[in-house]
This record gives sequence, C-alpha cells and structure tokens, in this order.
Amino acid sequence: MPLSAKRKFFDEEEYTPGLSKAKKTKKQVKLPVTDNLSEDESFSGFQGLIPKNAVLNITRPPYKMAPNGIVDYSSIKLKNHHASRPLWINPGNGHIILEAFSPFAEKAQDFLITISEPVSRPSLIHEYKMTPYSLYAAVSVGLETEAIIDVLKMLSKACLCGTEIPDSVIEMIRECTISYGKVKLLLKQNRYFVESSHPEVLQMLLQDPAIAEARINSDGAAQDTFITNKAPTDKGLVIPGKNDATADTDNKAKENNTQDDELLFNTVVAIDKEDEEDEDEVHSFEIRSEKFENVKKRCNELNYPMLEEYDFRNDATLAPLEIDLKPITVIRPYQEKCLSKMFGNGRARSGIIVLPCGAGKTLVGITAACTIKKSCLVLCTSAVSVMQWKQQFLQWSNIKESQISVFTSDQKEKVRITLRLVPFDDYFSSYLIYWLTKFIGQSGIVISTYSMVANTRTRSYEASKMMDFITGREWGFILLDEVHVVPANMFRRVVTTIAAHTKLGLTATLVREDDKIQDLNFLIGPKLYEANWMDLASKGHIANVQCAEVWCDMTPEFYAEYLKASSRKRMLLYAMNPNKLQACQFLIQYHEERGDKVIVFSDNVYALEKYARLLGVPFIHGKTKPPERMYILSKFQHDSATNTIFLSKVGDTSIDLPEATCLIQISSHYGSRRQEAQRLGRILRAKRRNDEGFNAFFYSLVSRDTQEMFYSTKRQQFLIDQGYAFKVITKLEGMEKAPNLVYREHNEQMKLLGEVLVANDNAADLDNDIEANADDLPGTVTSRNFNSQAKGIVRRTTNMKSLSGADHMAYFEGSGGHGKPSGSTPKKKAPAKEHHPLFKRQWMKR
DNA sequence: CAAGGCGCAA
DNA sequence: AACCCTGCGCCTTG
Repeated sequence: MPLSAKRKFFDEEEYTPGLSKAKKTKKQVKLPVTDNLSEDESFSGFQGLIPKNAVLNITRPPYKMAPNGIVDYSSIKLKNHHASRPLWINPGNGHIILEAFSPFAEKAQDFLITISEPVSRPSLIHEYKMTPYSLYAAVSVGLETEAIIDVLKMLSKACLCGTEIPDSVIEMIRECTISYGKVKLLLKQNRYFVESSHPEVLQMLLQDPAIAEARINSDGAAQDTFITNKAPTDKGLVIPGKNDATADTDNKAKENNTQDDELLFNTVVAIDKEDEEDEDEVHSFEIRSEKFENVKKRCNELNYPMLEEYDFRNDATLAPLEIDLKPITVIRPYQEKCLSKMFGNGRARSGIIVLPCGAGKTLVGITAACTIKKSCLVLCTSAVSVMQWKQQFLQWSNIKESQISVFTSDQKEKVRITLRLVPFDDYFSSYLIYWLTKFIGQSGIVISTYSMVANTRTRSYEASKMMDFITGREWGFILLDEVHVVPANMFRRVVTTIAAHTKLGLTATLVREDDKIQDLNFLIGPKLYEANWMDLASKGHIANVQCAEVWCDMTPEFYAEYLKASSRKRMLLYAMNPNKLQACQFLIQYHEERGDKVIVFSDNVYALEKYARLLGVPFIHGKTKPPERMYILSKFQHDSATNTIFLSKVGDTSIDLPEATCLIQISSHYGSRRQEAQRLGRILRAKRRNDEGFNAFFYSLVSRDTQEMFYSTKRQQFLIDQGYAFKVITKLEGMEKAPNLVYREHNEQMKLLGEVLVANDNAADLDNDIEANADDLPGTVTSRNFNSQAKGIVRRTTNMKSLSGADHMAYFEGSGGHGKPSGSTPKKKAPAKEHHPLFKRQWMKR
C-alpha cells in the first residue's frame, strides 16, 4: 500500500505530531520515559530510582470519553484571571500545555523548561511533560517540591476535579522530588563530603553498611553528629561577561508588572534568586575519597542520587588558573541564564547545557572555565574542533597561549618529529616530563579528543605518558563538547578515568537513536538548561529557517526495480530517482537566482558524486584530501561563481560555512534525528540572518512511497519538537517549464537505471577503486586540476575517467563501459583482491 | 610523511 | 522495527 496514502492528511499543513498524539487519549497513560527505563538494563546506575507508581490514571469523572477516544472536558471550570494564566494541564496524560502567545509565556516557559521536557513547541501552543528526570533536574537547580506545585497552581488556568492540578500529577511531583537532590557529593579541599540540608536523610543513608563504612569520623563524634555549615549562596560570585544593560531592562520589566504579574511570578523569581536561603543550614559527613564511587552507587540504589557540586571558591588545593574573559567579551542573556543555572548557589554544578548550533556553546563553556579558574580539560569529537576550541579560548579569554596545550595524534606527532632531530634517544621523554612537571606545578588547559582519552589499544609512547599525566591529576573542570556521544560504549569511560570536580556537557542535539541518552543523568549530571530554538531565532541570535519536505514521485521503472530490490539497492534507487534529481537541480537553480548559497547533502557517496558531476558542482566527501577541501570551501565562500557545493556526511559536523543560506538533502542516514538537526545547524549561523525578513531554507527531498517517507518523518521529530514546521511540497511550482533539467527523456532515465542497478556491488567497488587508482596514478590528483575539471562537466560520461581522480572512476567502470547496462556482473574483477578479506577472516579466527 | 589497518560511532 | 554506509582518529609501516 502506498505510504503516502497514510500521510495524506498532513499534506500542506503544519505537522505537529506531539499535539496530535495528545488528542488520542487512551485509558491509561504510562509516562513514556518511565516505561523505557524500567526495561533498560544498561541503565544500572540508577536502578530503583524510578518511582514504581509513576503512572497517571486518566480521566475519572466528571469527564466523559466518547467511543472514539475523545474526552469531553467542557465541564472544566476556569479560574479567576484565567486569561492571564497561560497553562493548562491535561488530566489525561499529565502533559502541560502552554499558551505561547500569552504575555507571561516567556516567564512560564523558563519555569516549565526547568521542571519538564519540551514535547513540542510550535509557534502558538507548547506542550511539555514532566518526567522523573526532568523533576530530578529541577530539584538539582534548587526548586523544591512545594514550590513546583505552587507555581503550577498559580499558572494553571483551570479547575480540574475541584483542584487546580490533577491529583495524579501532584502525586508524581511529590514522589519524584521527595528524595532527589536532597543529597550532594561535595569536593572540598580535596576531601569528599556527603551533604544535605536534611540531617534525617544523612541518618538514613548511614544505616547502609557500605556508606557507614566509608565515613570518616575524624574527631570521634557521635554517629548522629554532623558537620554543620551555613548553606552556600551566590553572594559575591561574579559570572564574567554579564551585560549590565540586560539586567537593567529585566528590572524595569519587573517594575512595570501589574499586580497580577506579581501574583503569578513572585514565586518563580524568588526561586531563581535563591537569596532567601541565607538562614538555612547544611549538614555533612566526610567519606573516604577512595570510596566515593561506591557511595555514589549506593545512594543511587537507595533512591537518593547524589548531585555533584564543587566549592571552587574555597578550594586552595588546586592551583588557580589565571583566566578571565576579555573585557570586550559580552555574553548573551540566554548564555547568562545557562551559567546562572550552573553557578546558582555559588558552587559549580555538574550537568548539561543544550544550545542550538551557532548559538555560542563554546562561549558558555569558556565563560564557565573563566568562572571556576582551575585547570580545565576539554574533550571534543575531532581534531578540527580541538583546534577551534583553542582558537576560541584565545579569542574570548585572556589565557596565555603557553597555558593551553592541545593533545591529538597529529599535534603530538609534530613534537616527536621536532625532537627526533636531537641526538638523545630519551630526550623526548625528559622533555615531556619537564613540561608536564611545569604544568602540574601551575595549572592550565588541555584540549583533546574522546578517542585519544578513551583509547584502549596500545598507545604510542608519548600518548601513554600524556595519559598518565591526565589521569594522574585532579581537574577543576572537564568540558565535554558534543556530550551526546559520551554514552557510547568506549567514550563513556572518560567519565570514570578522569578525576574532575565539575563536569559540563555541551550539545545542540540531546538525542540518540539508542536508549542511552538517559545515562547522561548519572554519567554527567542533570540537564541544567535547554534553549528554545524558535526563541533564539525570533531574537536574531540564529537564523530563521523555513523547512520543507519535497515529495518526488518515483518513475515507474525505478519503482518497479525498487519493489524487487534488496534493502541495500533500494536505498540507491530512491536516492537516484530521476524526479528527485530534477527537483534538486530545479531548487538549486531557483535559489542561486535568488542569491542564496546552497549546500546539498547526500549521505550516499555514489549519489553525491553522480549528482555533483551531472550538475557540474564541486563536492567533498570523506576521501577528499584536506587541500582539496580547503580549495573548494574557500571557493564557495569567496567566489561568486561557485554558489553550490555537495557534501557527504563530512558536512554534518564541524565544517562551518556562515555563507550558506539554503540546504537541500537528497540522501540521509536512516532515521537519525541528530543528523537532521545538525545539518539544519549548518545554516543557523547564516551571516545574513539580521537582514530584514531574512529566511534560510531547508529542503528534504523524499522519494514518494518508499521507505524514505518513514525515515524522513522520524528524522524530523527533533526539529518539530523544537518548534519547526515542515511544509510538505508535492509539486514544485514551475518545474515543468524549467529549461535544461536533467533526465527528461525516458531513454536517459533507463540508462541511469541501468547504471544504478549494476553499480555498488560491493566487492566490485573495491576492485574498481584499485584499477582506477592504477590508471590515474601517474597524474596524481591535485586540488587544482580536480576543480578546474569538475567545474566544466555537465553530463559527459564518456570522458569521466580523465576528469576524475582515483576512486571516482569505480562506478562507471563497473557498469561495463560508459553507462551501458550490462548483464554481466562486475564480479570478474581482480580475484587476487577478492579473497583478501576472506583470508583475513580466517587468519583472525586462529 | 603518506598510506593503510584497525576500531569505533551512529 | 532494524538497518549498514561512511568518516574519522589513532597507530604502524614503508
């Protein structure tokens, strides 16, 4: 059955699945997160944490449910001043609906983002849901059970079942917040303390033999005597880079508030400031530092997960680091908000900050480092971003260059080569040790990659020395860039191998397609802040993007083959659909004429090359050598004749192109929401975003009635949850009349189909690569000849060999000569290579 | 120092 | 509902 039939009703309208789901109320609504977690075995760190009863009962009288599942809520009464109260809590599933158009929406949103997860945030109505984790996070930034309930009551516009909030919701809040955040693991003067403002909780924890055993009772005090201190405050803490002007306008806004506002928001404001806690006391007992992992684990099991905080201002053990923001560096209001969540009580909390691409995550990290002023380790996913972090540290802060060292295989290599010139064999190690000692005595910043630190295989000599250094000392602060990768099997070990007082994770896309994202709660800490992409766009911090999904019919021949093909070949067929090719070409032409700079993304390299060659556009993929990449990228940036480039997965991350204003996807990685969001992120920095009425454009080309439809829907989910609306385009206006479109003729399409069918028969590819390489070797491809050639090509298969470098030949060769579909499979190739992999497999078995 | 192997992520 | 291609980083070798 055609997939498009199922999706018809989304056609040409805003697609907001979150809301449509909410309508389909069922008898019992289990909180989805709860559901996942109880079944998640990998989540051992938090076992028992999830309240067993975190299931909401739905829809008791007086609501009536019609047979079609629609519930009649018309009996609900509205409260006084309901118009100024922006919330409604769905008694069916406990989700919170926010009227985003309400004058108080922004403040209410600040509150909701603290206590709940955004489900969906289109322009006018936002939907949130509370989960055990979101409530854990709320508690960890200082909200208390009753405060959460009170504020919800105030903001809620309706009376439900006689109370303002459904009982089940209140129950859940109570259950989830009663023990969370009550206990803190505190590092102070290099000693570990278990701290709480509730002494009875400490008593309770000490009933546990493992915890009691870890306790240090130095002065022989009685079991129930704790160290008592005043609760910490943020008094005297200055977060650098704060813009005083914004604080002023904030205050003015507060003064202008009517009485109603006060009624609604004084609670929220009070919570944010936390300055009424001065009188409070906290109690603590010390534990043996070597036992702290153990205690942490026990507390998790006892349902009292420990938050980690670092009293960096009173820590004399770690040498201070001389670092500050440059006086001209000013942080934006939302960046300040992130930091106030992190440093809210004058200590540094471990946790995660979520900001869209291009919104200045790096600066948030750097400002945090400038606040803590201790040795700092930064981990990134690639060597390129290692260099970018270094450059940004130098740009925004006054850190001395000698205080930053980068540690990647490349950089380390340079050191070794330089030093090899020196005749002493052991010179390197003595130099390294000299340098490290110097560093230990003082403090500094080290920037490295996850794979370097998480590496389990043999390390080079220098790398192992460097690792000894990194693992052998205490870090005041560890910054985890792209923190969504940390739950990965290998990467997660960095959290335990490195001793850091504070852990801050940064990401734009806190999603994974596996269920490991929740692990970050105990690997790093709770989510401290998450920005609303739409808000930032409307305020001009990031570009305003129009998203569209373009449905391209499969040609009958392609579809017939699609139905027959293996899943592997199917992918190629829907990527190479001639109608999609035409749509792509048409959109490129259209946007180039408008003056846009266009990036076309293709996950599939075969399609990437084919499209790019056909349209005479330069392309970059994994095998493109760095000089070539640089050449193409700078052309795209500076040459007004090069307005389009094709990128493979290489472009998903790290390549920064502020010029790009339009993005077209022709092939993608299954249902990866992260990839979709990250690609969109490529145009969020658009330089022109402040132009009047400026929009950037994001197109997904999808072959109709294929699996792509399903994946596409899945991929968009993250962005939809951020408030983006995908318009479905079934017909591109003016495409019929457009001149010069490729593959108009039936026989051309058939030829393409033939090429696609024989292409990519995996083993053959390898062999073709090798043959092509051999042929081309004498004139090794340089960036120069690569480009001048690629530029002029339009649809000439005959001469491809001379035009392309190296492996680019493979597909044409494989087809048995110049695109002619040949019956004989390309298996004929090089038997010597053919058995190579097999050989290896056998070898390894022994 | 270029190129290839290996392992990992998603 | 699972998927497999692709890219990158680290290390070794010629």
